[in-house]
Amino acid sequence: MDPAIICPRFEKAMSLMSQRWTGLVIYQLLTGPKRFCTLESSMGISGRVLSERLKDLENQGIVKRDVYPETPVRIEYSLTDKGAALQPIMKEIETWSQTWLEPEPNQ
Amino acid sequence: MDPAIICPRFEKAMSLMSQRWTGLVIYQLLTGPKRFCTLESSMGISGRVLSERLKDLENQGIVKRDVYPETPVRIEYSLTDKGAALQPIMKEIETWSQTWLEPEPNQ
DNA sequence: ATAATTACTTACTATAAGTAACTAACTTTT
DNA sequence: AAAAGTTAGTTACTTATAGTAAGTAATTAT
Repeated sequence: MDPAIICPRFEKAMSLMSQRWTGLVIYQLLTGPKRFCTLESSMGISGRVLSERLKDLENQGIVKRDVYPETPVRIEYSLTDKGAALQPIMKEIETWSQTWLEPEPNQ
Repeated sequence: MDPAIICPRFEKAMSLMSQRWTGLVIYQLLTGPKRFCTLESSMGISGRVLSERLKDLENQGIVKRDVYPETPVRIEYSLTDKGAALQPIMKEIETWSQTWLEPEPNQ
């Protein structure tokens, strides 16, 4: 008894987007490459989880990691084509949020 | 030091979509009203969490709960206008998944 | 009277995320 | 030369979230 079979590709995409922080990391990278410490401080994510997420996203071919052997070393994270193709999703989330959510949620 | 300030409305929408199962629940409801047991069995969600999610979504005005005092009682969950407006997001996730994910993920 | 159905809730366990201190490689300051 | 600072993490531990399985309430069927 399976009333509605869900496309496994859609389900996989949804479980990606449903991971805590993943969407925000991608959103930040849409404006260009970012360093670890920049991502860490711009959203409220902990280093432990950011490290985990970036590794996952790299393994999925969504994020690219570039090492610049400067001093101190600079490591930049950026979106691959696969990652950049997530932009329309972010755009729609933005549109929805501006239409349906109030500007001042607290107080 | 706040290198990138994120719009609080966008952040709220993103944290909604980042909740495990929330996206799939909404996706299922896009095809019409559904009962608790139907949602429970069509995705792999546990009753405990489904109950929690539906309550949250109802409180946020995304889902509507209708009681039909038949026998046994029928309770249907459906999307409000605010909930139905999430469809473009789902559409974009679907498009992305079909372009960038492989049909057979395992093996 | 007993069993079945739906829509949950409750108690308990397992997994994921947060916190804070630590490491490695290198450089600047003292 | 030793101590402190920087970036990019990792590790050990705590807290929060999700999964599991059994229980409840209302009603009908057997």
